[in-house]
Amino acid sequence: MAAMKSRAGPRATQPATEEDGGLIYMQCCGQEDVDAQKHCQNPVQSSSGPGRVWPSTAAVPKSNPFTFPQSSNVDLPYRYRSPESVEMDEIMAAMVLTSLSCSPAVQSPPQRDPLPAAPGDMECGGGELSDSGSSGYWSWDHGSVSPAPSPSVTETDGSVGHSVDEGLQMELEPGLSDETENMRCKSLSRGAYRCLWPGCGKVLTSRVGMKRHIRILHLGSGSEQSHREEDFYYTEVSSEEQEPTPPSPDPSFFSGPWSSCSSTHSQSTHGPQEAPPPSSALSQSAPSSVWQIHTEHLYQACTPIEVTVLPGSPASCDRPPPGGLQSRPQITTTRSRSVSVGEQWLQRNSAPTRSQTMSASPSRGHCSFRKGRGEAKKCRKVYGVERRDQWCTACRWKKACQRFPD
DNA sequence: TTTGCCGGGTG
DNA sequence: CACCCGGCAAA
Ligand SMILES: [Zn+2]
Repeated sequence: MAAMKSRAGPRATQPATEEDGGLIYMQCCGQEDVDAQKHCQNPVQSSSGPGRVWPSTAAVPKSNPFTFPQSSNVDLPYRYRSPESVEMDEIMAAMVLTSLSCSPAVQSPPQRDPLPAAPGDMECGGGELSDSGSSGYWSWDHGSVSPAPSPSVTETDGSVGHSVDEGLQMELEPGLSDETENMRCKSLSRGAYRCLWPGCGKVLTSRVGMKRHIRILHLGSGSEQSHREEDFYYTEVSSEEQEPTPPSPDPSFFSGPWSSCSSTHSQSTHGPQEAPPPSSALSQSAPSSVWQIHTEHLYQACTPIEVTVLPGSPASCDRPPPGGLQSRPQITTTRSRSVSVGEQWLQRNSAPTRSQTMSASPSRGHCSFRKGRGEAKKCRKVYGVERRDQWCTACRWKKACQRFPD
């Protein structure tokens, strides 16, 4: 009875602004421990509580870290069936990948702001393959498995002197040109090349690939003296139609794109995709409830957050080197996508190195300083007064936020 | 005004 | 203890 009260309590008190949050959103978000944990009781009413989950995630068919389609031109056939949708995916993937990898890139000591304001460096190039290598926690990592994006095309014909053209041959070159590589980041998928040869409508992602295709198949491999010829037999198609900002009332930046990003994409089997998720009406919820409940407990049970400094790094905060939580990403990928901020604080929080080595306990250090006001957005702001059930426990109790500490 | 949360209350 | 809220200060 007590348990029921606790759960139902807040919920009932709620103004119930939710249109009709009575449905069970959590579908397949986390079929493992998540389910078990949150499922403790109230099987039906788990929706309103922490059980709520971002729909985007729910739609994901837990395939796997989805390998980049731009791998090579092997995916030509399937790509041709529905260039629109597939391309969308790629775009999304590219964007996401870029944004993710670009920021927390290498290992700069004080990097904290995931915004590569300055374009033109090694963000794209470096990130392209280090997206997962360096920052393993960012879930989907395929880089470790398939490092070579499109070897066949680019290299196979390496002997040919196609250096004149556009210089776009840097398919896997780690960034050398300025704008070129920058462009590549986006056109990596968006820019497709279609063969104009009568009867052939092949679409390739890479220019060189297209050239090669034309040269080999149409112009004839034998006489490879027509470098410029190929240019006339293919055209550059670019289908961009995805709006920059998805109509999502949620404060979280992603979630909109995410859903579609992973929804389609049938790389495992083949063509007939699984039809897009019908969850388009209302799309907002908690991205992942795992961490949430984790936190909640954290506040209650893990209160004794003493020093526990590591004997090596007294520094304020340093990220856990890629190695501790290495095996995790693979699994996490299943329902990978989490939040934006949520994930951040999570990983930050997960590290035990979060202490004030200085004033550990001089004598009584309890001076009642008003502690100004943290600048970090707290649960309240992030989730809003409505959806209060997603706040961390502390916030709900009007205590110092535990999820987004200062 | 909103937001964060301390201090105090209740069961 | 968990849970909630009045009310204050900062933004
Ligand atoms: Zn909070």
